[in-house]
Amino acid sequence: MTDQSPRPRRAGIRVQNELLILSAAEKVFAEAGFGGATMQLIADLAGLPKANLHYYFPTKEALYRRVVENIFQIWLTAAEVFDNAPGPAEGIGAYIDAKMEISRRHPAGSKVWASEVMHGAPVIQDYLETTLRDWTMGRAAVIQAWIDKGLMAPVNPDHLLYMLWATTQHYADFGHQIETLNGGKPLSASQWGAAKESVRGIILRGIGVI
Amino acid sequence: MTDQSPRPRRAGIRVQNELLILSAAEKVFAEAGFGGATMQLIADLAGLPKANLHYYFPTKEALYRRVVENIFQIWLTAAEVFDNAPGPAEGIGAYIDAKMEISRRHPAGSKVWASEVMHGAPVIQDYLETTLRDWTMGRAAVIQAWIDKGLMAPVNPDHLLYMLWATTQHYADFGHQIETLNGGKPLSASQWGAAKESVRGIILRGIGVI
DNA sequence: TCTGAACCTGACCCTATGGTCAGGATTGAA
DNA sequence: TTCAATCCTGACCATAGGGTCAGGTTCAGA
Repeated sequence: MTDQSPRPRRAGIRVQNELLILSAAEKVFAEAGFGGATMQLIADLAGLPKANLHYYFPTKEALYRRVVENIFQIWLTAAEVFDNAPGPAEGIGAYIDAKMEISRRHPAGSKVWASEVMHGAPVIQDYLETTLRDWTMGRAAVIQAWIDKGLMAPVNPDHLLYMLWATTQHYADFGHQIETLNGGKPLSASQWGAAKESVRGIILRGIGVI
Repeated sequence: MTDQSPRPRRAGIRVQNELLILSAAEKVFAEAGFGGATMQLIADLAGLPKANLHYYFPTKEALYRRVVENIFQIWLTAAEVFDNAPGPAEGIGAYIDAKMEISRRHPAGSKVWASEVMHGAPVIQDYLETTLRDWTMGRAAVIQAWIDKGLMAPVNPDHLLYMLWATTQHYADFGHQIETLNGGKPLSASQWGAAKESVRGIILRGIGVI
């Protein structure tokens, strides 16, 4: 990425406002989808005039792209716990914990990602084909190695990864449904604990490591 | 529901066109989301003039609501396999199979549902609070009974249900991502078999019934 | 053959919304 | 103080898209 951004004059204003806008945009995109989101809504939430958004982000699509890219980075970072794990119990267990924590702390981001993928990944298709593909193949190989060493049951590594994503992200993407079924109240701290415990328990038992 | 619809003159035209429109609408809503979908797009896909859609469905929201209601019905029907099962292996196994089959045959419907819930269920909140809530509590009780009889491991019934939904619906909602990771090709028949097998295997082993 | 309820649709209306722009305000550096 | 790069924004534009409607067509039944 070549540095075409203007040299900052006033200390950090650009960075600060971009973060403010990105944060507001993430919420609005999550709640309304790309099509349902409006620049006005994002501007109001950020407490800035609409024209100011267009000063920092030329188009709605450019803003959206930045939001999605940010989310992707967060996930890649969280996925690092997978590496250097001595075995599946630690590696997969830690990955579940990390992804559940993201669902809890960053639900809007998860929803934006889900929405993007559901609609055919119009803006991050290239990431799916490169970064995500490489990551997935790498971890599938790690899982296969664990299986070959007899450390876990011989399950299909790809489908196991899909299950990990599905179960953990569900708590963000379908958080509203879960909340409604929970009597209209968000999951409490202990309920989040139970959720994490349930997912970890069923999957780790399901792959024969506990 | 009172019968305020006009008495049919030409045989079945109303029913036929409503189905045509609903089918097209489901696809477009799934691909673009509610906000991104346009009546013109739906009309084109259905091969009808836009004004004709408004003859059958007064507003975009009314059309959308019918689409979502249809999907909900399909799911409730599929969920019946849960009942009358002698134990968790049969009941949950059959439920997984049924939901995987829906994800395979009816991916657009699943995406519309996911999108609806992700955005806070603006049109089917009442169903979540009544029908879905009742259904969930009923099945959770069934699961708890199985646990009490020692037929399966003592897992949290609610979170088990969430896992069932998450893992099966993932193959519809994130079908595009899975397809991309699969080299850009849709899952083959045997890959769908492996998916079903993986989900069923890990979960049933995870709850201690195999 | 006639009638009217049902069905159909091109043309139109109007609001919402993404995006532009001219001109103003601010501030670090010289 | 000056100045220029940067930041800011009210007012505006153009188009898209949901929805309307007047007038037309079709057909079951009398």
